Amino acid sequence: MFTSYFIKHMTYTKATAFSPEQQEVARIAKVLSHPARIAILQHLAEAKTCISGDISSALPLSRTTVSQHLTELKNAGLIKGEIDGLTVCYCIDQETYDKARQLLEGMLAAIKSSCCTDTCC
Amino acid sequence: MFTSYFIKHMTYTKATAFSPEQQEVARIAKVLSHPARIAILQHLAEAKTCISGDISSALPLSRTTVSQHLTELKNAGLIKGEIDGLTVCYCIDQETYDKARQLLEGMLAAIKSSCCTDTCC
DNA sequence: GAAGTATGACGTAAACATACGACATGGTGT
DNA sequence: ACACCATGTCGTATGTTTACGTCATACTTC
Repeated sequence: MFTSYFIKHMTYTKATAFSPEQQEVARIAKVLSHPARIAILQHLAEAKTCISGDISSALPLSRTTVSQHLTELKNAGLIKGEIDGLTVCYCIDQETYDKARQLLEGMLAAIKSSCCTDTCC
Repeated sequence: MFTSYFIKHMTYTKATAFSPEQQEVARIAKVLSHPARIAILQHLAEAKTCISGDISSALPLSRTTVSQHLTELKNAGLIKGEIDGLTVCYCIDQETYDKARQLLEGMLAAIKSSCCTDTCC
């Protein structure tokens, strides 16, 4: 790609320079990095029945914005939605969710301060 | 605030409309939402001694950009840095880190698909 | 004090994220 | 066919993040 020679600031492109695991963890964290998406996940978990699109009525956001967040959650595989006539049933995709959770928690568990015995910090 | 009456699109402001816990979880996830910050945390965890600012040499990023990520991690309280003469010692702030980890994992554990028995999904 | 080195702060450009109104789509019911 | 309803898509305005070069600061060493 000769074009890359002319790119001055490779904004946002450096993410690909890290390990696949680091990218994957960051990707999962990004999905969880907005309170609305946390709220949606919690709402779906609490709901006893499949929830249609009136999730927006339970949130301080417009239907359009909620739909956008739902799309992101769906793209990440954390939830799945199937059309049921007039409404769409959104549910947590437990399989993908558990995998994502496992990957994230595994990374978090591996982070442990190994320095700072007494000389510094 | 009368000014709010004139704000057409309240971009990015709706985050405050969610619960403090949802905001906090999202804030933690946001810090972890970039592979560079994951890499920095892992690097600090693996390092046996306190690491100075040459973290950038271990990463595919410029020193300036790494410094920016370090600042974000520091603002979040996940790491701490103390000046030691010419260099700065960056370490994981185990106490804050553990709290953040606990909050995040607690939220993740509470998410469980409760619908979709057989009728849908 | 001057030179050298390591660091953070400032400024800037490009890409992305957020939020919403308006429109298009597609099934329901009359 | 027609109106109705719930949903997704598109366009747009605004704010935030990412990435880097350049400068200012501060400590060390000669």
